[in-house]
Amino acid sequence: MSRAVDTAYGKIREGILSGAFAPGNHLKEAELVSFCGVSRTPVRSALNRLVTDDLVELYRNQGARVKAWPADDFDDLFTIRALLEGYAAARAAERISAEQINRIEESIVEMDAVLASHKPRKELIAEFLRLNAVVHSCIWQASGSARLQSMLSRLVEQALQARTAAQFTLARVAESHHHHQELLRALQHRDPLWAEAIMRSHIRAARVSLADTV
Amino acid sequence: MSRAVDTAYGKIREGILSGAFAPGNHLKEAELVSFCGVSRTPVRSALNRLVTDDLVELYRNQGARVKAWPADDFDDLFTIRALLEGYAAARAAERISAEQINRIEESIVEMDAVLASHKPRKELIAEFLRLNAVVHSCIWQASGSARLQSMLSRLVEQALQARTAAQFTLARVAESHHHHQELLRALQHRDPLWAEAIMRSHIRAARVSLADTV
DNA sequence: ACTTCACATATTGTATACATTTCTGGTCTA
DNA sequence: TAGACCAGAAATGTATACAATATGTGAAGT
Repeated sequence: MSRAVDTAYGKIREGILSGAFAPGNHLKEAELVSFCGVSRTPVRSALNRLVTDDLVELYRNQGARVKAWPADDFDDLFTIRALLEGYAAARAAERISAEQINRIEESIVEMDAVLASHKPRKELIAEFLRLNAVVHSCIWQASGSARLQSMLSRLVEQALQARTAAQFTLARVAESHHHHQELLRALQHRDPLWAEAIMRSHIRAARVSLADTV
Repeated sequence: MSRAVDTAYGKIREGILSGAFAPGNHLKEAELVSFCGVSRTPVRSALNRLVTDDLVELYRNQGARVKAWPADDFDDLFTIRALLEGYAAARAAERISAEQINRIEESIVEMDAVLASHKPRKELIAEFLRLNAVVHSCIWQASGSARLQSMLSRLVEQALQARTAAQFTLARVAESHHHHQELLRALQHRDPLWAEAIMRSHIRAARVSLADTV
């Protein structure tokens, strides 16, 4: 797409993920036009892209609404993520390159530094989550499956919408860090079953800790 | 959406699945306008919907192309389908209603009739595939997960694009029929593990028989 | 002969006007 | 008072004109 669509897409997406546009909200095109500063055409195009991301739903002649998943869907989301991320990790174990392993290793070292630092809790967690995203997308890439990559990035985005990440505790971060370290060892040993198992644990653990905060 | 978009979407989709628009083909908006008989606006909207279906890819300022998955992606597609359909079957085993079981049972009885009939091979297979789709979508529904339903219907559509179904052999159909019967028993016994296992076999078997015809 | 630049053409992106559908509220009737 | 019904308003769907971008062709220069 092009510039106007991108700004519209970015702004609306940001609004949804930040919670400014709550699930179920009616997204009126006229309002979005003034909100984004572009005309209706790119706004509509952006809405279509958000439908692809499963962040928005369209109703015939009734415009767009922020998608509101049912409550019990949260469980489902993480089960599917565990299945697919596990499979991605297994594939990655069989295909990952030395450079990709290095990138993960470096991210983990950076995480060590972040955790050892005495930054404010919120900032520390934000840094950690950024590095977490790097590690995961590295594994998706190493899996060599464009389909997995696109499916997983959609799922993760939906998880972000469901529960803003601010709920993380420090204990949860430490657990997650250990998972990453073990995952790295599994990848270094090119062990698909190990990689898959630890990745599944990683995702399931995330589900529980997020569900606790509901 | 509305009428114009629907006709555009339907015609273009049909063209892709039938092979008239081959993977990699550049879909020019002007051509699609005359092809569909509507203006550019609904055509563009339809293209966006086809992106959601993963049947089309958009390139910045260069329009749309029919999505061409890499060759080794075929395997990946069926592995993901096996994971997700297996999970759907397991969920279904825990939730399926008596009416839904009846619907599947009836479809299987219909399949019996179709297979026992002496219709021409092509027609027979087409009938069987229609009933096959009914059974599967019944299980998706019984899984009670809107997310699984939408993900799986996308994946199935991609499989249809990859290999037109005409390649099925009668032996393959018989095998598939046995899978359905066993699946029904697993569901009747509310056995999630059994349902998941037989469903995975069902999908993997489909992969092999389709891959053979390449 | 090959590269490079510039211009013409083709194609997509954006804005806007018009058409159609849906929603709102007010009135009338039972 | 409850319900149906009918404007008027508001929102979305569609068509089209204009702008921005990419592509292809050919001439000039090395």
